[in-house]
Amino acid sequence: MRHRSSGGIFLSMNALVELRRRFVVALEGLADEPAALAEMILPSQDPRFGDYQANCAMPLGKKLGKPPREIATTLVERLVAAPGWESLCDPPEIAGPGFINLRLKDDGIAARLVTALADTERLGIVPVSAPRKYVLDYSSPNVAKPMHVGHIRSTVIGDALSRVLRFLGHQVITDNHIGDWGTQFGMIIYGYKHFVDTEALAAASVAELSRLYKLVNQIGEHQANLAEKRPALAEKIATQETRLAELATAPPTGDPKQDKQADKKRRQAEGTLADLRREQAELEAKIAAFLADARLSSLAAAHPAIGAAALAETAKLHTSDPENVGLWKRFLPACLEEIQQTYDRLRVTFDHTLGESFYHDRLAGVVEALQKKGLARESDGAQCVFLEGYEAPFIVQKKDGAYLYATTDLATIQYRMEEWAPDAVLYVVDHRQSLHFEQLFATARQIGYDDLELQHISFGTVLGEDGKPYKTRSGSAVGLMGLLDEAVERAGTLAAKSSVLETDTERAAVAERIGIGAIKYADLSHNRTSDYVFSYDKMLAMQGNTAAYMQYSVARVKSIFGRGGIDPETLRGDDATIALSNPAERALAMELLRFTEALARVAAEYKPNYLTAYLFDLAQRFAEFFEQCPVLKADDDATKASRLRLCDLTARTLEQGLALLGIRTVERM
RNA sequence: GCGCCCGUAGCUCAGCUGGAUAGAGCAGCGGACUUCUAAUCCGCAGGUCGCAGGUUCGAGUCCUGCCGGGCGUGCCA
Repeated sequence: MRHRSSGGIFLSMNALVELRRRFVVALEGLADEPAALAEMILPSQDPRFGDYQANCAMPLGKKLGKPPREIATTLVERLVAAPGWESLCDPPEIAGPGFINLRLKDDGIAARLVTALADTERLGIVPVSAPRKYVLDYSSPNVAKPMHVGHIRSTVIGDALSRVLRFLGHQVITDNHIGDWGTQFGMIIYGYKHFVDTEALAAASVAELSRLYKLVNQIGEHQANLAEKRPALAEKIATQETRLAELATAPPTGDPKQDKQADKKRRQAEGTLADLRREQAELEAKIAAFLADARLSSLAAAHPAIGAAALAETAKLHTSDPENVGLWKRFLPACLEEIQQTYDRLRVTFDHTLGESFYHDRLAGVVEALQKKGLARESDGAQCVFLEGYEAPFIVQKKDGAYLYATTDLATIQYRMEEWAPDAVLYVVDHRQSLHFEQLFATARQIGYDDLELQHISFGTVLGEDGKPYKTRSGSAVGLMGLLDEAVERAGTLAAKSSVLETDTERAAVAERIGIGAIKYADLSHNRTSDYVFSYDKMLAMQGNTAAYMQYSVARVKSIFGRGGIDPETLRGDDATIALSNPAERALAMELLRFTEALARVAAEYKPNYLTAYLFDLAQRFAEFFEQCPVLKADDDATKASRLRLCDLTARTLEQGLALLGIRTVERM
């Protein structure tokens, strides 16, 4: 698809693609795979080296046994001779060992931007020529259990990826694979049967169900602490003490290397022991706190082995016990409503919400099929798939006959293939489940899903300021709603300082967008695969790579139009021109052109932080432009109009970029 | 024990199939509001990219070993 520009010439926003296309032609006869070499055109790091640099002459010189600069010379001659080169790019310069430095013509940049200016839908960005069908599996909380920071990261990353892929022209099906069939329902059912407050249930079912879950869970945890965790910990400590004593009394061998190793082992053992003792102290404190609560301890005494009892309720649910199925059907809507509140707040939607329960009746079939294919076999009473390269088997059915999430995940792949036949399925799930997904994908390939791209889009842990997984002071998971509330509340104190916000209503609306935006942007701007430290102060800072700064940048650009009483639409006509005489104008224009490159990178690696980094760069280029180039007070009307067009494009690119991240902007702040 | 991931400025983090002089924000120092939003901007300083080898014209990036850390590792998800 092509877009029309003012001169009647068809120009895509993507100058890099155009350059690569020309390099492929120029490389004809010189290389076996011109496309791969043409991929080696990258943005230059330093403006002295032009806008882009082609690095293909060096490897090619090596392969052909010729000096790279000679190859580069040949390429440059061919490029320059090709029709239309002079309107695209300056004559390339050859530098260093054989770099080819490329500098786009200002007129060409301007023409592309004029195309973008007129395109109110897509900013001149061309949809991919070969759209793919993606299924995106993200968020996936356990209903009835409170969501935590990990779910937010999955939700926010998955949502951003789905928006970007869609914008690029792919078909995307989003599916929230919620946990709605597991142990937590057994707990709620048990809680309902023994502890329900019928009035509270009638008045606020969600709150009451949540209370029941927490209560049963708390008692169960306490009993497990006493019966299992406490003795297990004591045994571990004893083992470790013995080991440490052995290590400490072992005589030196005389070999420095061995002694060093032994010393290291001893220090590690000391560290492990200290950790275990700390854990023990925490456990004892928890047990003591529970016992200090008279009501809880009497409940625990009255309901021994509550965990097993809850599991029994779960099992009855799974075997279609009419009462429990009835309760499940009755409670599920309230649980869904609860998580929906969070999605509403985040403004995240899904095409489908097919939870574990949806696949319930397919699980037996999955195991049977695996057995028939000879992939699954019985081991220690369980049905296992043994995979090459993995010590642990992929267990698809427990010895008690129950199915696991491995089974459900296989059934889900099967269903999605039957129903949607996607090219790719992406699972946005934290990195701790990487082994599970490796095994799942390996099993799926053995079943025969060879052409399907299965990707675990893993992400790192959200840490507290102490460097440990983000928890409340008491050690429990941080409630998601509370997290959002706090961010919005803190954003509110920022908004209160504003000189341009007039009413409390407006301040509240801005605070909501800044607060929610801050949380999302923090999750998205960090490299997906790394852990990162959660900090309200950092995510709400007005300087640096934050949502608040980006939103402020948008508001600042837009204020120019407000101040000047100018409707940007009047500047977007076919006769529009953009002049790039000032270096700051040109730098901003080049950055605007690169939006499409940033999106392509996001889609290639499923990494939203490439987009946040781009938007931050763009905001920086704009700040430099804003500093150096008067807009409303430009020397002449033509310059003013040209600069207003750059402002318009900047605002729209920032807004579009943020929208693709699921972040809303404000008119002023 | 085995497997996966990580180690970049005082702190928090970027760094595009290996590219030229490794970047940003915070904190520190110094500047810029009678001038389009100063909730901002500009400048300075700050680095053995954990260590040691190797591959390469070229390594933060690839390989090997070591040091340090996180996570996972047969019936939770």
